[in-house]
Amino acid sequence: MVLQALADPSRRTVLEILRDHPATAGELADALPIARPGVSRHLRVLREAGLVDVRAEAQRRIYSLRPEALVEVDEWLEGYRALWQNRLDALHTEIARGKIARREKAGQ
Amino acid sequence: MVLQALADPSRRTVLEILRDHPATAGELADALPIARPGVSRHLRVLREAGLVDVRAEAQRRIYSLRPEALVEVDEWLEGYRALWQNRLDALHTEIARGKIARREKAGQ
DNA sequence: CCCCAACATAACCAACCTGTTACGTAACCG
DNA sequence: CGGTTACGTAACAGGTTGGTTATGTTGGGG
Repeated sequence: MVLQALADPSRRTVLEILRDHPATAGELADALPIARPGVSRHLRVLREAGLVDVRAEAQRRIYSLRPEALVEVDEWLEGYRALWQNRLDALHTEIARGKIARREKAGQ
Repeated sequence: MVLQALADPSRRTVLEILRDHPATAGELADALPIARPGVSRHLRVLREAGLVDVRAEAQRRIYSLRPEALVEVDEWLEGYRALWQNRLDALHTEIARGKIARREKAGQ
C-alpha cells in the first residue's frame, strides 16, 4: 500500500513539504499545480497508507509526516541492498583494474 | 519511474524471483497467477524502469535483476531515514524509561 | 522441411486513477 | 445570526492500467 501511495509525484511532493514542517491542506494545495479536491484525495491516500497524520485545529486540518511508514519500504529494500552493493563494488573493481586497457581496445 | 514500477505486486514478485536467480519469461509466467502476455508487459515495464535485463538465448529470453536501479529508491529514502530513526529512537527511549519504571515498581 | 515451443505484440475491455466542477458542512468573524 | 473560510465528498470525464484472447515471429528438433 505504501509503495502504491509513493508512485504518484504529487503525493511525493506533499511528503517532501511535510518533511520540513506540518502544513494545512490549503498550504499543500497551494504548493501543487492541481485543484483543491484533488489534493484532498491525495491526502486521503497518504493517510490510509499511514504516511501522514491529520489533526483538526478549528476549521483547519494540519497534516504532518509519519515517517515510520517508510520503514516498510526500507525493509523491502533491505532484501536487495546487498545485491546492488556487490554489483557496484564489482564495477569499481572492474574500473580500477581494466578501464584503461578496455578503453584502448574499444577505441580502435 | 522506478517507484511507479514497484507499485504493482506482480512486478515485485518478479523481482523477488529474479533476486535468487535469472529466469526465463516462461518461468516467471508460471510463477504468477496471470496469463503470459500480461507477464510480458510487466517485464517490459521493469525493463524500461531499468530494473531488469534481458538476454536472448535461442528462443528463450533470460531475465535477470538489475539491482542498481534500486539505488534511486534508496537515495530517495535517504532524505527521510533520519526522521523515522529519530522517532524510533524516541520510542525506544520511552520504552527503556518505562521498563525501568516498571522494574522499580515490580521490585517494591 | 515442418511444426512446435517460447515469446512478443495487437486489439480489446473493465476497472481504476487523477483530474475536474459542483455541492455540503463545520467553525470563525463581523 | 449571516457570510466567509477551509475543508471534504459527490459526480463526472479522460487517460492509464492490468488483465484477457488472438495473432504474429523466431529458432530448434523430429
